[in-house]
Amino acid sequence: MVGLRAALLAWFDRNARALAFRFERDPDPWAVLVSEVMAQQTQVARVAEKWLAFMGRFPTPAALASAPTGDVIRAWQGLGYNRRAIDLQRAARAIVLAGGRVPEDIDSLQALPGVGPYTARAVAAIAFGRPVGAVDVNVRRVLGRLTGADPAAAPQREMQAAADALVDPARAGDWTHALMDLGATICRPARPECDACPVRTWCSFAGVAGVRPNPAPGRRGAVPFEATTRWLRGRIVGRLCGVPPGTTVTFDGPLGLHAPEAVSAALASLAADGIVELDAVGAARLAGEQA
DNA sequence: GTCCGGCAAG
DNA sequence: CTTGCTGGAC
Repeated sequence: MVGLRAALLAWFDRNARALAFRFERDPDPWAVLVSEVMAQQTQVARVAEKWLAFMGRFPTPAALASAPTGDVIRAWQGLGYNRRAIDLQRAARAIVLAGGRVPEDIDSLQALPGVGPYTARAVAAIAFGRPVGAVDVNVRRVLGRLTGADPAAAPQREMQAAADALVDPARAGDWTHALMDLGATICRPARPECDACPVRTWCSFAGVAGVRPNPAPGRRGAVPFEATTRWLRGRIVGRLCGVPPGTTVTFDGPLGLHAPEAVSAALASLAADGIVELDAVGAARLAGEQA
């Protein structure tokens, strides 16, 4: 165990990806929380740029908590999943009500809107040095190959226990980054570079098994993206972001492939998510912006 | 076409 | 347990 930790951390010290939201030491917990929420289902390279601008605009929980929601949605453009922006602002407001500091323990972190098992542990480890393992798809794959378990079948509890057991308590934050960097650059889903892997001598997968092809993709391309609700929602929000703050836009008639009823339904769901507000006649504007 | 440093709600 | 949510890079 000790050998594996030392080997991976030594590799990390030389090969860490240079990402804007990483800190040498003394990380700002708020900055870490923002970066981890942005990274949910979003590739880290794209997060980095958006994160810089977002932190400049909302450097503290208080700054985000008091901002018009429309400003937050605009700052989120390009990241997708706008509900995360709404949840992050709600989390900021909860943090402010609780004294203004990002909580350190997993339970309190996970009680924040938009913060689940992964994000709570990532923040606890990276921002506060807690010896807990953050298990995302990446880490799940790496641990699965290391131990010989099937990542798709292993219960979350077992993966979590394995991840917790492996963490180097002296460098919990670096350990978290190291595992994810390994998964992103060496232990990739397809064609892993086992020859270059710093922990191959401990791995049950390296050099032995061929890479299993991913499970059948199913019929994914059957529906064109323009026909999905996601496309429609994105189109509506994009339109509202492009208009001066507080301006209302009326969406009558079809939009792309979508009938007027579908557009209304999308507006209603966006309103339910707190992303847009609808006035009495059904005109829409970004949430939290006055006319 | 695939894959993202997930989460909440049903 | 399953589903919806986004957008870009490769």
